[in-house]
Amino acid sequence: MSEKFYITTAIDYPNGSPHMGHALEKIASDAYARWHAFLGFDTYFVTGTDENGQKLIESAKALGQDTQTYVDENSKKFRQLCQDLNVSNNDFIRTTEKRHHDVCIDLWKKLETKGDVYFGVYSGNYCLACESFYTETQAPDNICPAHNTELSKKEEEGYFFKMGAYQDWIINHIKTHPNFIVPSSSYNEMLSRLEGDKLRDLPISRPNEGWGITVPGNSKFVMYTWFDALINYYSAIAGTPNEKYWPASMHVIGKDITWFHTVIWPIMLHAAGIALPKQVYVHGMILAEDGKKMSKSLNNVIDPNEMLAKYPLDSFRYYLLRAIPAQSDGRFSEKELIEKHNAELGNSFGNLIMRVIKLYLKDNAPTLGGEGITQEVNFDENFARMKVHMEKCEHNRALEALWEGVNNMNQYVNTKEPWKLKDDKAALKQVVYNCLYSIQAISTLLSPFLPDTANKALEPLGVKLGKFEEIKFGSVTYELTEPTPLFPKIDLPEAPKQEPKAPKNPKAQKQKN
RNA sequence: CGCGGGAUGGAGCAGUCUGGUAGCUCGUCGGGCUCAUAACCCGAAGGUCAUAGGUUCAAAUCCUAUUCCCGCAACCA
Repeated sequence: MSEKFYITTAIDYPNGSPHMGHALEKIASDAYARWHAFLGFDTYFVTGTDENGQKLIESAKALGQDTQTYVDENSKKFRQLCQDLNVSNNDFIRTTEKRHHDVCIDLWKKLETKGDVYFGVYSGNYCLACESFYTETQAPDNICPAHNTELSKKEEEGYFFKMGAYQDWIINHIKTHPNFIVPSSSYNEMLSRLEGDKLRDLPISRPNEGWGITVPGNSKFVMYTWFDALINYYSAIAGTPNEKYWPASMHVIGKDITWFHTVIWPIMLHAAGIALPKQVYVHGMILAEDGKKMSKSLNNVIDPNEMLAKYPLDSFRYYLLRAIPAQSDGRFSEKELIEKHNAELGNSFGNLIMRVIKLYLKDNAPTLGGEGITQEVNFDENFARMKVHMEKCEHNRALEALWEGVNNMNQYVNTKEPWKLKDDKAALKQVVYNCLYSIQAISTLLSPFLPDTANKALEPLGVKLGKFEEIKFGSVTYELTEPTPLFPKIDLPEAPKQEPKAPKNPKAQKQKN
């Protein structure tokens, strides 16, 4: 019985098309899922869409669509994205599914019976034009930031979750589980917020507008979508044989929803007597190339589908995994994507395969066994370092550690100068066999990150992908075939290097300022 | 004084917790090699580590203040 590993992404709000952040989250989660499967864990991986938000009603209406149709179409786009990204999820949950509804209602009833869900009155400052409440920090002068009008007191009935009662408990839980929130910047932020402010009870219902999960026993209300959305991680497996995977080993989320996952969600589970997830990994945001947040209003959004149409999938995956820091925000640069493709994937790794195999095939038979060969290279240390980095959720560093191995091999080839060994077959075999072994080892270690590439890289060696531990140096016989470039060079787009030339009309220039 | 992150050679980043010759990738320049996707290897130039004070034998690293940038601020998913 192998150890279980249950991993989830945040479920996406299908209020539009997927953006780059969704792609990053799926790919990073996929890397962790595949990595754990690679290590021998019994792995289960779930993603999906969060479909009960009130906003979806309006968005659908704006398009003249029925809400269900609108949600169906957008949800499909996210499911498609997973396929396009070669994401290995076992399930795709939609929160409009019955299995989800049932679990939510059970959980609600349980908490209500316990007294942790109660009916009450919310009172706050309300803007009539916005039809929404503002907190004091959002509108310190009691003026609506959107309409610049004075807010009025308003009271609204609804259901609350008695979160305030669990403040000490959650602080203690976080403190006693230092790996519960990764990275440490998120950990510190949540802890300081919890210790600095009094935790208030959470409103968890909205007026029923015919969309969402109806509150049991009171059809005037639906559950506030956050309350039901979080439950997806559990509802995806609850009551099925897959429930054995609970509790989740790792929730992968973006930093904008850290509070919900590290405070609200654990308290909900704890209150309901359900085991808590072991870890929440918070990845950073993908910023536009100028360092600003990608947003429609700034018109600096890059569509992942557009990138997939232009570049090979594994180059895209590699770029997001390797060049975007795992623990903080990163900028998306198409130029850098191309550079990584050309330099690290093509020149370092792809070319290593080409130079070694072509050299040997020139005037040798394609079969090369390991008898009498001495091992001169090994990747145990790279593997060990990758493990450490992956445990710390630093997948970018894991790849860095692997690429050190790639670079060492190119160095090894230069040092050994096998092209000078034409007349010394034994010496030539010695070098080439070590190189082939390295390609097999590196490809194997790469497989959780770039599964397609790993398989393709092994083709010209005549071997199949297996477990790293199973590759015994010298035991493998390689059947070489002519390799084709794995990563054909991509030309950088015409650098629009518009040198800031001296203005033709200095006067006009001056007037601008 | 709402919370958090950031400011390091041309670009992007590591190093800061646990002070002690400032490191990596790309780019630039020089050399080597010629097996290979004009790919690979070696070497060099280039930084007053945002600013100003302080602690110390010694500060990118600790303390204080300041400036600038970014994100969040919990019924906005």
